[in-house]
Amino acid sequence: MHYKISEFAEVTGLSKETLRYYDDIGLLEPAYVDPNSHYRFYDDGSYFLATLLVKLRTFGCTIQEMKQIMDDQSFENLETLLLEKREEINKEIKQLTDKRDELDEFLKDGKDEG
Amino acid sequence: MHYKISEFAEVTGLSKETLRYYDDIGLLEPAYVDPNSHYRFYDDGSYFLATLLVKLRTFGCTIQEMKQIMDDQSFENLETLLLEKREEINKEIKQLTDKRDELDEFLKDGKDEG
DNA sequence: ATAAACCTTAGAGTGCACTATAGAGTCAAT
DNA sequence: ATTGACTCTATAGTGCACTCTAAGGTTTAT
Repeated sequence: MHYKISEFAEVTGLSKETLRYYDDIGLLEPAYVDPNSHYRFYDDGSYFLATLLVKLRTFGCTIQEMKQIMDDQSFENLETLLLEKREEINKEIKQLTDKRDELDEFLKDGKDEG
Repeated sequence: MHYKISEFAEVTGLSKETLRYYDDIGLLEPAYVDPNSHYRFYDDGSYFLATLLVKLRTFGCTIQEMKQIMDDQSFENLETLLLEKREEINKEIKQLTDKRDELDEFLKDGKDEG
């Protein structure tokens, strides 16, 4: 299957603008670019990579991190990066629970005074 | 006690630039502004408000929300807003734990295949 | 052949909350 | 009076990841 940009945007959930942007920065290049029209065409390999990117994005990976993953085609660093992301998520959860505790403390103090 | 901007920045932990910015947007105005030099001066009332803003900021309040708090001098909406923020924090925690679960799922699938 | 619906590029704009810069005025101490 | 350390304003820049716009070229259906 090969897709024009709008079709590919629809199936991947990435916007056309994002797809052009990902091409510009070398994160996800189309499978084929027509040399005359410069139209971008995507295929099933692109689809696999795009869905991976969508996943990584939800896991909180930055563009730079995703580039590192994509630049090594063996995906050797993928698990390492994901374990790091897992740690980051744990830290964020701890920060939020701490913040909630502090907020509760603040609310309690307000009640004591009022 | 009345403070010039640098002194006030030091005691509150807000930068001078942030204090000017908060003045510009009407979030925290100095207690007094010299009409000739336009120097800003802050006092103990400013200090109380500034420390409140610092707290609210750590709780994830936006500038707009802080403005709403500051615009009603009775602080009637403070508790309501903080309870809303508490709910937001809870939602964020849930989103993060969900994300972590999804990440674990993804890691497990990778292991199954590899 | 023509019109609608697509696609292209370069560059500017978005949101948030600042942060930095330049050029100029002011204050405190000597 | 001069120096140095402060302050002021207006405006531009930051970071991140897009998102939008304008002006134009291409493809598809009729």
